[in-house]
Amino acid sequence: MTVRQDVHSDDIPVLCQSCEARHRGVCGALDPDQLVALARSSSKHKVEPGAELMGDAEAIHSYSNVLSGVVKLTKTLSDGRQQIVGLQFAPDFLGRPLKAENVISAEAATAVSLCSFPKVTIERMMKESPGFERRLFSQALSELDEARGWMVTLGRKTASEKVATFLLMIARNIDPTRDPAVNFAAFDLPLTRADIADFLGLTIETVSRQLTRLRTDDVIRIENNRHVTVENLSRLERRSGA
Amino acid sequence: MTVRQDVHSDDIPVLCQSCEARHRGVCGALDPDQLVALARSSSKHKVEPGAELMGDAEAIHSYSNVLSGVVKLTKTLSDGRQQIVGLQFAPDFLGRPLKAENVISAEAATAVSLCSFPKVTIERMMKESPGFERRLFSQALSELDEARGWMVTLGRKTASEKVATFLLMIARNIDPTRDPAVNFAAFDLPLTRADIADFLGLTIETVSRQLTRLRTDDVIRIENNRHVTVENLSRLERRSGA
DNA sequence: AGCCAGCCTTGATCTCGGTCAATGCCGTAT
DNA sequence: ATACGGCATTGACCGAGATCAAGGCTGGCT
Repeated sequence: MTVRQDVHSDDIPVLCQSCEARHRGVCGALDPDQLVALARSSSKHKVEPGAELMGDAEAIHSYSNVLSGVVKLTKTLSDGRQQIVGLQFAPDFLGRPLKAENVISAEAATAVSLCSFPKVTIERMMKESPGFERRLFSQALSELDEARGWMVTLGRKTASEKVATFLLMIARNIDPTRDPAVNFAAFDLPLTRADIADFLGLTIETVSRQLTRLRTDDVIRIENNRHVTVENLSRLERRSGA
Repeated sequence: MTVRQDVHSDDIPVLCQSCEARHRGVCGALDPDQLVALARSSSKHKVEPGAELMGDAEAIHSYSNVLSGVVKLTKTLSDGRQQIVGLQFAPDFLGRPLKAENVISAEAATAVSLCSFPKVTIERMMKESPGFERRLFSQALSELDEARGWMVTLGRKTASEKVATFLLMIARNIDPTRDPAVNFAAFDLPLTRADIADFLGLTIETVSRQLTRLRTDDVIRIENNRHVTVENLSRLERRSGA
């Protein structure tokens, strides 16, 4: 019986199966013993769209892997204006290492399943396993690159470029059949129009108008307000403002 | 003779004296032997405002500590629209670990002095000294927090809130006499109006108009286009949109 | 089926910030 | 001292996107 089988046996929680399969998963860097220890302390949850993550005192002391669904990271000004500052897709890691406080709040955008670990366990593994810390470091740097990319979109792109850029990003992250060589994408939007507006620094109405324009220009099709089909990705790219 | 004296003796380059003195410096986490090795491979430069850093093939293979001055990190769209995605103040660390390519370019905003290290040396020390990697990790996370903070400013604040927010950030980073308890600040702007515009997602003219408004409302004084005095910081904070 | 609530779309109008253009200021070189 | 070049300010006007205000789908409920 191998350790991997141990990890996935019934008497201990399953350790985020996606971790070792996909690029940004965070557990692949652990050795078998650590993997078992981490799995023993882990717990899986499902939460509904709209649920506040890391909100209660409990969650503030834990980290999670996103197993499925989309989590939005938001910041809110005192008068209620809101900005989404990041989206976490499976198998991203959720939580802010090396600091207790967090001015960012996390909320489930869709139905989300999570695998949570106690903060102390993760922090011990960071110390014990340099590869694990490296992995977290690497994810933080990717998130930094992404955040800076969105700064350009927020600061310098027009409304229609913003919406096109957003759709391309979603296609890259969600479309299950996504193949970069192929000029086609289809996916369910994980965000409402209000969320998209909060992500792009626009209003609901502007997002809606830009989507209809893309629709009437035959760049995309939308069914049931959620399901988007991009027949011609390169035309969408041309509208995203490079 | 102590190692520290070695490091600062004349026959090898001085190792970023600021590193151990100020909070975000990156060399404080090294042990004495490593400090000497790093210092031996380091080289100091002074560059003029406007100089492209990391532009040439040489610089792409090195990391630097910013010893003085301000470096702007920019991203540019294909049609020339530009966005400043970060500012590095002394003693920040400059360079993108764990990845060869960098889509961000760095430029001296003011006169800048740098202490550069070969990429390979830094990467070896990251492996050898967990505290050093932790320090870089920690800076990356701070930069991520900052970037996300600016996303809110770019996406959700008005022009006048943006300018107020910018001035407060500069005061926090530059004002040599800065004391958080005191309701006053004075500093030289490290950026031109064009740079401020590229940072805030505005035009030169709007930046200028907002600065004159702050001036006529007696929130700030400006001498010689560069030197800013904030007599009443909390009034500026009230205009920054929380 | 029919109703209701929550999103989403569409239209009319307004406004903030962008654009275009002229002028002013300051530091440097002649 | 003057002239020049680069940055900054100011004004007049315009337009992209916000705001305000109706409706329209759609999915869940009785």
